[in-house]
Amino acid sequence: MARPKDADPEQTRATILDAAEDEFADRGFHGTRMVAIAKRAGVTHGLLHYYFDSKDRLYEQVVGRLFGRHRDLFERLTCGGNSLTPRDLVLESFDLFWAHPNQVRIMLWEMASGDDRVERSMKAFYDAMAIALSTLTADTPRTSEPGRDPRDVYVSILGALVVYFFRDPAIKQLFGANRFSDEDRKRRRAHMAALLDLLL
Amino acid sequence: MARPKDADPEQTRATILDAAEDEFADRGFHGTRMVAIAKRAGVTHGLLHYYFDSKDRLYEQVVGRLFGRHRDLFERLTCGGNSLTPRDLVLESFDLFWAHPNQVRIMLWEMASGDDRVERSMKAFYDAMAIALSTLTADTPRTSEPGRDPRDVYVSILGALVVYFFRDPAIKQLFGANRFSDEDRKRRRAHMAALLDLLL
DNA sequence: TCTGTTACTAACAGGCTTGTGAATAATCTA
DNA sequence: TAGATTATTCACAAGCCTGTTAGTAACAGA
Repeated sequence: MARPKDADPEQTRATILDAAEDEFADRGFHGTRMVAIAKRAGVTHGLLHYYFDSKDRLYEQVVGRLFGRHRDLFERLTCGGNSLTPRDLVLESFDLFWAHPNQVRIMLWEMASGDDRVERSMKAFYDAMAIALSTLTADTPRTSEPGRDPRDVYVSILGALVVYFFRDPAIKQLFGANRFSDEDRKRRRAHMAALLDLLL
Repeated sequence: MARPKDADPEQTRATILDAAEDEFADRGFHGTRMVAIAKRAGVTHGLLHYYFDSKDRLYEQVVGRLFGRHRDLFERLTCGGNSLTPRDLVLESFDLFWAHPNQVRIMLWEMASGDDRVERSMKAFYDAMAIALSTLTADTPRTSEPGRDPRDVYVSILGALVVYFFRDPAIKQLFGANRFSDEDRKRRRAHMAALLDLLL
């Protein structure tokens, strides 16, 4: 049938975006099939092209939506001339990742591929990291101690920040069934804060 | 032409495995094409099937070879009843990753996908991590302090350990052209050691 | 009520990718 | 030296995936 009574293009569009986000996060760009997205969204795959033209465009939209949230967060944090401290960056990002785990997972696929398909979308995130890094370099007195290069500190924190969200079986097993529970969130967040205290 | 004078099946097999390893590390399982591997190895793609049957089998072989090296390392470290300390695990793994960066990159693809296609191959690595974790849990007195759950410590170290090898543009930019130089290796290794001192 | 537009499906075309099979040349063995 | 074996290529089959196109039902405006 075509055009059911309650047809709402914006709703359909969002449903497709959601389905695409899940599929891309699960299987990466090359691993996802347009028909799989369509099936998840409950439509035929022709409709994906009707709304989003091509697979590449759809992916861009998905990534853009995810990283747009991050960009908004950074703008909020730095509005009124506030400087973005590394601590803010990390803990706020943690909260955002928790709310939108697909973002980390798509980041992970991108970090694995290393090509700059979505470089423009992730630019805001990278820029924010660069700002935080410069703060880090300026504020950290232990810069010249061995093993204390701020770049290394920064990369390690980044690793600790994102790795928790990976779907790796070993990590999954480690935290068991109540992973991603609220209690879990509190514990991991406290750990990240403690890590920042140690390293910054 | 068929069968050139210097034909050496073991050599050809290794060449194909090397090419496949590079391609899979670059583009992940779904992103790599058999013909691309063949081209890289300087053979036709029919030959890949002659040696390795299917794409899946070839991938298994690649992963098996990489993680086999890791398993050998662990066996060496624990031979003669030595216990595998977390410190050993991390620093030795660092050296191994440095020698075989494709391993981390393929691990990354696997961690992204989260499915257990290669679970059997990675089992040795996971088991070693589990052993190290139990040591960590037993030896670390600060277990009950907030933010000091040994599982979190362990996951953060894992993140810091692998993230450096990612091909992410931001990280690439951070360390510039002399990344993966010997000087770079020393600095990062020292950082990992310092991180272990702080966290363990 | 008629006509045009919009959201949507079904079917298909074309290209790409994996895998197969026949052919071939170099080497090994009898 | 003849026949078997092995390593390799070439060409092709079959299926899969993306993207296109024609058609259709509901609704909107005149």
